[in-house]
Amino acid sequence: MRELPSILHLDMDAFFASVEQASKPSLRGKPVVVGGLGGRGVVATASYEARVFGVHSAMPMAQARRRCPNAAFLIPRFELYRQVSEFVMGLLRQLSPLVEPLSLDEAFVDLEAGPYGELLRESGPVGGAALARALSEDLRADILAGVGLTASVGLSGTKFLAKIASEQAKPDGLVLIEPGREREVLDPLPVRALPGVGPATAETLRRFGITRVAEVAATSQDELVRLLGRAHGVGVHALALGVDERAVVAERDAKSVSVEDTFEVDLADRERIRAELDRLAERCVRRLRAAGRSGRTVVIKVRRFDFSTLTRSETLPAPTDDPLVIASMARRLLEQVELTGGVRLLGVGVSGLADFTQEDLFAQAQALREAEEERFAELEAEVAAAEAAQARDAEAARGGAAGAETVGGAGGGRDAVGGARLGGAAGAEAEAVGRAVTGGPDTGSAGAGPGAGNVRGSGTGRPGGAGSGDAGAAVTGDAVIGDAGAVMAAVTGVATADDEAAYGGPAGPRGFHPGSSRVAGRRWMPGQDVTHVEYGPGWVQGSGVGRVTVRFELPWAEQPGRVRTFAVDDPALEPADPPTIARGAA
DNA sequence: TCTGGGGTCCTCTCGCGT
DNA sequence: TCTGACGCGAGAGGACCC
Repeated sequence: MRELPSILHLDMDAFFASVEQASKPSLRGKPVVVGGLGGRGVVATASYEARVFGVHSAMPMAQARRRCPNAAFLIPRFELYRQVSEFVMGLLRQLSPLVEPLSLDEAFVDLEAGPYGELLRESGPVGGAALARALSEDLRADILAGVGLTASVGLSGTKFLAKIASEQAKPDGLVLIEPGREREVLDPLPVRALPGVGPATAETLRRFGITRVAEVAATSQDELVRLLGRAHGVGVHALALGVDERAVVAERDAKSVSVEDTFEVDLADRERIRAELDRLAERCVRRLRAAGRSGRTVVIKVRRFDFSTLTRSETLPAPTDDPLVIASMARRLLEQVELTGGVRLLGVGVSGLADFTQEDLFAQAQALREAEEERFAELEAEVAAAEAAQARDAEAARGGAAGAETVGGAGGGRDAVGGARLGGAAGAEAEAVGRAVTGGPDTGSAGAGPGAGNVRGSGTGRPGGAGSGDAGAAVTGDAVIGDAGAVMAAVTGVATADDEAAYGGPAGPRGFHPGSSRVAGRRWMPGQDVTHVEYGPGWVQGSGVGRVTVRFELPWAEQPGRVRTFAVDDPALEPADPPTIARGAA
């Protein structure tokens, strides 16, 4: 514990929503909600105006719409947030080289490691605290002047207390906790204020009669270890006593890279699931390579229709960034997972990261790749054979009770492959349902009557699973933002928080076949940046029934810009890069 | 009525080698 | 030769954070 409150924690207020308000003058002072706009989206950030209505982070978007129907619901624009974040981090680095970013909108700074370190120490406890406070106020003023955003700052002698202080400072404030006052500040707080205490740990503690930090501090470490496990128990106990020896660390290597997508409609067709998995593997490798890394362990994540989540992983003898190796491993892992009932989310990740140059491990990677290609080909052949057999079984099952018995007998002989282990008539039927909804090549190869298969499939399958390919991408314009009657359309369909998807514009959103239900092939998302040949830069307020409404305005404008409506396929309207917000160099 | 995405860290279990 | 203890790494899942 240091003598001076020289650890600074900066937290931008309602960051995503505030950036949107700063870059869109017409939204200032209005409720703004940023997040996934699809049926399964959640709120990433709500402006303080929206929070008044009970909207908060991680809330399902549908619930947020019910609570605050007049808010502007926007897709995230990560490129813009990164731009603003870089400006702010630049200001922090002027205070000290020791800056530890926690996310785009949050960071720790060790002021003693910077140009003011010596002065801070020489000034003593009282003068040092005053200097730290003055530096923080200057910082907040610079952020406001530079990007038009408010930030909250906490100052203390440990990271944990600096973070507590910034939370108490919100919004737009500064709180300094002098070393020595830790217990006084911490004791009355709920246990959830302690980092690492989430809903599950809080419930465990509550069952033991512990709800406040003071009660954690009064409990013996042994008792906490018994309740929470070794690492957690020791950590929580120390924090409750105000003890936090963690240093501010500027550089931190990523330990894993992963991508995942939640689908608007559960996927039921195995072929489709494989195709999505391939796409995710490709995206994952792109990120891995962009970071100049490779990895040894490939992990897939599957969230099923009932929200149960499972992972499967496998470790290679050497790191790789080969897309074929990673995709084929992911496919193999997928074969271990029971997919009946539908898949809500798929993910692919790589951990056990290493830095290496392609040349160093070229030979090794080549050998790995060849082995994987061989195993992959075998697997494909096995799966194809099993699926053909299964489709025949399904057809036999349709023949009635006698047929079902035959299926049961035949099924027992193929227990090495996924669905076959269901065995018996039930298994055959389940597979028939999955297959029939898409009427893909498997249905054909089985020689089943396509008509009979489809009728049976749609009749027996879950409503969500059937027709998983194209459903749900319909564009509707409904909600209204109360600004001069401008329409803020609610666009249903997929809008994941993925950077690429967010800027995709007309590009294919996740989880849908391109062009499925879109108007004239173009797709405009609320909040998206656009430019018009005649009117210049603007942003999409909403779209629906073949029209798109655009507001033409720029950051820092005194007055809201004008609104115009165009046909969705108006050639004069194009997706654009986000505007620049930062004024002057950091 | 629902429950995102991208991470980190920890715990538990199991198989394997010594 | 068999058995148990132990350490270790892999794999799976849970909790948590922003």
